[in-house]
Amino acid sequence: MTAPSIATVPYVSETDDIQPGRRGVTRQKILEAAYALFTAHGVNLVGVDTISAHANVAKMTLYHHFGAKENLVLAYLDLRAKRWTVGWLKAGVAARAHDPRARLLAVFDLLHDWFEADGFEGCPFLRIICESEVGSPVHKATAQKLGQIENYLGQLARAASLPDPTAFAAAWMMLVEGAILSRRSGQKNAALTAKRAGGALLNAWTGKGAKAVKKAGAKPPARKSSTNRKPAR
Amino acid sequence: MTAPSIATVPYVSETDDIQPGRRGVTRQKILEAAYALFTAHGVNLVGVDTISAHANVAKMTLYHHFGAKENLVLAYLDLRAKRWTVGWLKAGVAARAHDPRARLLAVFDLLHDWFEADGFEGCPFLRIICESEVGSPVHKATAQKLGQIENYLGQLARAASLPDPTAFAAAWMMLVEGAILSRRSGQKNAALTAKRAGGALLNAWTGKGAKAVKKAGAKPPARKSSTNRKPAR
DNA sequence: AAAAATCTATACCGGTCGGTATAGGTGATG
DNA sequence: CATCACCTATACCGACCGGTATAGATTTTT
Repeated sequence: MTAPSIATVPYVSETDDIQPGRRGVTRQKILEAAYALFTAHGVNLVGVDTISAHANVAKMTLYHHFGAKENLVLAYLDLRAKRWTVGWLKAGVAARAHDPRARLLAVFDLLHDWFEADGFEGCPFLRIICESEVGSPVHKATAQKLGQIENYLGQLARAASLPDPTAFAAAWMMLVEGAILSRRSGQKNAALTAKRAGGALLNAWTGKGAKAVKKAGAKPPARKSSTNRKPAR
Repeated sequence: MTAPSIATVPYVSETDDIQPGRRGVTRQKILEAAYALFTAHGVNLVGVDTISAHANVAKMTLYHHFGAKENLVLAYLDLRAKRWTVGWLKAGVAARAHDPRARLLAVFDLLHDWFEADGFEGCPFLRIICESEVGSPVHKATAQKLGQIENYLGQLARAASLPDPTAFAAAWMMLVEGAILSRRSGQKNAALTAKRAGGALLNAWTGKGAKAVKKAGAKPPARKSSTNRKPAR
């Protein structure tokens, strides 16, 4: 069974719990338009008028259903997590490999396919994390979706019997995020580089040097006069 | 000699080439205000009126100097690279360690200090990469600044006699970017995690497994019916 | 058929955006 | 003192933003 590309994950699928009846259908039309526009252009650059127009729905109807743009964004984040994280990433990894270690590496194979898409749009989660205000509801919700992904990586690490799977998952997550950003800034083979580094990291994490590496690196020379760390705005 | 915190890198220093005379001073006042505001709140959320107000300068003066907001953003990117990449990152690494491998790891020590700042603002480069349109002048310029950082990491990797220093630098860059993003989404010890992973990666890259690892991972099962990869907007 | 829920259409609100026009004021230089 | 480069102040432009008011049309349900 072949896992679908994120671009073709069915936009109305069994993972979406649409309310029956006219109201549910209308709500879904709005959410669907928001999904496409937010994914393509980001949350901040897309206005409610644009969304209602693309949904063939009156602006008032949008506000009857969601009350405010922020709520629509939050609903979008849920939907994106259902489709991308669960319907694409998790499903794709499960379809491509069985061994836990191979599954960890398969993440980068999926990323590679994603990166090759002509209209690669970047990751909305990362985009929102960057451009939304820290502490805002949208920022918190997005951080939670990223945490969900990291938890999943932790499950894989635990299944692979890796020591300190939580820390490993955090590091793996950084490779994933870094790969997506590098791709966004032009590196089309970012996923291959990340996979190569991931393979090395995976070996090292288990290997004999695992403990010796825990506190590797240059001890920073004790800085005598600690410079002010408060950002001078 | 202690490397300064990014928060306290002098905002008017010998690295800034300010034109003498009234005109040069005014231009610098504007650029300085833009630097603080863009760094704190991002490029898109800060308007030209806000900048001219904070610079104690008429709006028309701003346009006499920069012509358009975009040019001001481009000037900001140059200044940020001078202060952050050169004045803080490179200088800080050089001050903290001499051995090339130790210098690579020292990057994460610097990041850790940065992350601990109360008003940690995130990385403007990454923010702009996420929120600016791909292919736009601002996006291109930002990608170039990130490339400058990656080149520097490549120099360190070359000095450390690492095989394939370019690929190593790309991977190291991903760890750095991922750490910054993780910090932005709440992980305050992201730099420590990244350093730990970096140490493991550094060992593995040199070690005997280096070649065996080059093509690690699960071969993706040849997908029979290649699903359409065009994102369905 | 009647009532209730839902959607449509349009016009409007205050606010912000990047950018410009204009005319007068201020500073340094000859 | 006069000139000229530079800066200031204010008002304005069209466009867009998120959100609301209102009244009528369309469905669905009873």
